[in-house]
Amino acid sequence: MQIQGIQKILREKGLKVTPQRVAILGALHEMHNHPTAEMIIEHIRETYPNIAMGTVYNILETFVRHGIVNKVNTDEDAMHYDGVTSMHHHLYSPETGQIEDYMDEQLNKMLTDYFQEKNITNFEIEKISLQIKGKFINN
Amino acid sequence: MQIQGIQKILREKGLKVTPQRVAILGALHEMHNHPTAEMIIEHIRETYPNIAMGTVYNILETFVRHGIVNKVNTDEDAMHYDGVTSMHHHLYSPETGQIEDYMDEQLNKMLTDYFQEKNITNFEIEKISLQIKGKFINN
DNA sequence: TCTTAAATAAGAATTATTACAAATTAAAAA
DNA sequence: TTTTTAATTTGTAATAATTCTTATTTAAGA
Repeated sequence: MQIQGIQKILREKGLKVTPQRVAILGALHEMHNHPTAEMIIEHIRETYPNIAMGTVYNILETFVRHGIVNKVNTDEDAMHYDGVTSMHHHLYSPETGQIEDYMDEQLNKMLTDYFQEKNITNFEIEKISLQIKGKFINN
Repeated sequence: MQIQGIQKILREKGLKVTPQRVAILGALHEMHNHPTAEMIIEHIRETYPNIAMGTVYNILETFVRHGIVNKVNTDEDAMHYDGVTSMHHHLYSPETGQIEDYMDEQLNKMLTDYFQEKNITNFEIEKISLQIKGKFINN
């Protein structure tokens, strides 16, 4: 995505367009490896050397609040982040920490349909996602 | 579960039966609220006042490694733990932090069947679980 | 009962994240 | 374009969660 696209997303959410925000959202759209705050800092330091730690955490939290970034929680202590907000799932290896997107429209439909019929009392569903734990083979 | 049941689980895994381990696994089987290490300590302090922090973390990690306890990861920083290891899912409210078990045999079958057919290349599935995010109503 | 490898205690150290106050800046208004 | 102002960022300190380390204790087999 070009920088204009990033800026558009921020404006649509009523967020001020700052270089730090553009850099972080850009990084998340480039990276695709569900990075932690640390990994994002490392990535954007190349083009933006002086960004403050706290700013990264702060901006990520803002993005999550506005629904343009999702948290990806794993068995590790550090939080991972995801720039893809459309419905999808994750393959996750606790041994290596590797996380891969698992996109599957057929599965999405199956789950959405299932929960449309099934009525869970006392709970309003906002988002469902599958964590598929196991081992990556051949890498 | 009685204490003998707890001891049996530990022995079957080749783990030494210590009072600390019995207390922690017992607590997890009693609590059903997916407690953090802190919450477990608080709970067992009543009957076991002098347990060390580090011991709790250490024991929980051992239990997870032996598959008798699972980690439940949320958007929060502190890890949650679950004494129920059979296939089930979680309703989770990021706003309040509340986590409830969602048991559904029909869903389990649907998912298991689906992934039995569907062959994900390069990945060997060990466990699948759904995180259902949203809001608890009326409480 | 004795022995020993394994487990626990206590507290220090580390890591991830948040909080705070001062300085800066994006964007609206003039 | 300049000014204004509220929002944002910085830098650093503080906190929270977890891990590490070493000495001590203990469960369980011989």
